[in-house]
Amino acid sequence: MVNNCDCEGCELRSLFFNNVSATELISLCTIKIEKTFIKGELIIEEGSEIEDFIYLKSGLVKLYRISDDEEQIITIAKPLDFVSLLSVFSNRHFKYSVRALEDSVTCSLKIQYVKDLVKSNGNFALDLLEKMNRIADNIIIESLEIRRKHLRGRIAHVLLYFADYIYSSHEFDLPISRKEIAEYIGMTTENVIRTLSEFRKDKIIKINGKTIEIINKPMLEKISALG
Amino acid sequence: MVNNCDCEGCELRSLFFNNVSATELISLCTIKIEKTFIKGELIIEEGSEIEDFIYLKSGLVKLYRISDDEEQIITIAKPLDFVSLLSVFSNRHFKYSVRALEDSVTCSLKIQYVKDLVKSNGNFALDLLEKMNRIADNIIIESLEIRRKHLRGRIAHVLLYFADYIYSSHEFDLPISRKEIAEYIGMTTENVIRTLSEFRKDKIIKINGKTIEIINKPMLEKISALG
DNA sequence: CGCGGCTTTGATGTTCATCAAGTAAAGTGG
DNA sequence: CCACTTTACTTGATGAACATCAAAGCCGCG
Repeated sequence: MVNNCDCEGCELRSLFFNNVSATELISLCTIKIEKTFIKGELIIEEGSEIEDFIYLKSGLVKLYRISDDEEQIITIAKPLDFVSLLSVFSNRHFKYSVRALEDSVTCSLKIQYVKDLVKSNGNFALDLLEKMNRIADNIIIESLEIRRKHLRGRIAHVLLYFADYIYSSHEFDLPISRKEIAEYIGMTTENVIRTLSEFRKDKIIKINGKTIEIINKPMLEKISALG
Repeated sequence: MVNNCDCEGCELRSLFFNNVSATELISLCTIKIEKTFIKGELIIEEGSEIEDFIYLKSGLVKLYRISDDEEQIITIAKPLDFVSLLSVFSNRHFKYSVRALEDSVTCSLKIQYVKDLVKSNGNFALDLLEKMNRIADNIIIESLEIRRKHLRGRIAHVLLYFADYIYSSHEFDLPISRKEIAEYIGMTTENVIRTLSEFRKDKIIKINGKTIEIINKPMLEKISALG
């Protein structure tokens, strides 16, 4: 836990605390708590009490819930896809868990502090509403997109999600296992592997362990679009 | 379009405008526009510009989007499951359509008016955040629940959704067609019908056209839970 | 009353899960 | 650091779940 007061220079400031005054920022800065998590560490546990408003400063995390002893991945989030976001204002307990997929840094504020800020600073409130709206929208749309596709389309979709949205590169290291991909798209691990192998044989991607290189992106986009 | 100023007596007032002062309520009341829609009518069209903050006063609606010429139903909403809720603060255009499943009445305010209210009234802002959070949560959880179940579990889930959440009765008229159930749970119309027929043969439900009576609810709950 | 959409059932084929079995990789304790 | 254990990955074979195609009856509505 670190609390060095560098919020003014924080790259997230203009994004998250857009409408916070200099005075508010100083107060906020002395209160905020930064935590680091190594890859694989649990950041939020399903069912635990919501005490803090947590956002991701750097790294990558997965949101998931347990159901019938199986993990169901809701979304993979990078900084500014607020982590503690879904139930935070409407529930007393988290409805899902959050785990670091890469070394990550979070910044947290007491939930009451953020609520007070919402009450006292209208522009901040509106900004927060917008952001929460957008995050929820994205999760819902993603979920609908995945649902309407078949196995091959879902795999293609996930690969493009990493390439375009997370890493902005046609070559990247998968931050999750084949099993986790399966948990994300709602299919079995074996079929995820089979499909990846098919894509490799069809010269759409190159695979080297966790490293993926997209060779034929137009084809991948076609498969994703057509399901 | 009606604008009779009865907001003070409106049953939604205490739920939605909990934290709105008497003065604000009067202003709000003269501005709000009430609209009635008959069963089947389009309330919001995907892609149209978001101008109003719309909430459902009475009736029942479906949220859906078009993808590949097919409708994909996001949720079935009753009053207070705010209709114009998902993208309303974060987008310029609606990402989905809303259609009345039963005769419905909506109440709308200019979106700018609500934004101003958020800015000027902190408690209202917090209240709205909570409500939006809850709606988004519910949609996401519902979607995850449906996704993890197989055909029979999904059908059981939908029947229980209507019985418990929408109508609070073990006997009700389905507000949607078999085809729409299929669009909601992501399966084909034929298999929806087949499964309903199976449930009938197994004496779990009685079917008479659109009328459904749940006879063996524990069994239906078991099927829903186990997938 | 006849047309189009909704409903229903059956037959068939595709997609996907399950089971099995083996290899590779990664973590663990002596 | 090596033997050991566990976990992840991979491929194949089989069967179950589901989509698709087809055909016919039904219902509401102009």
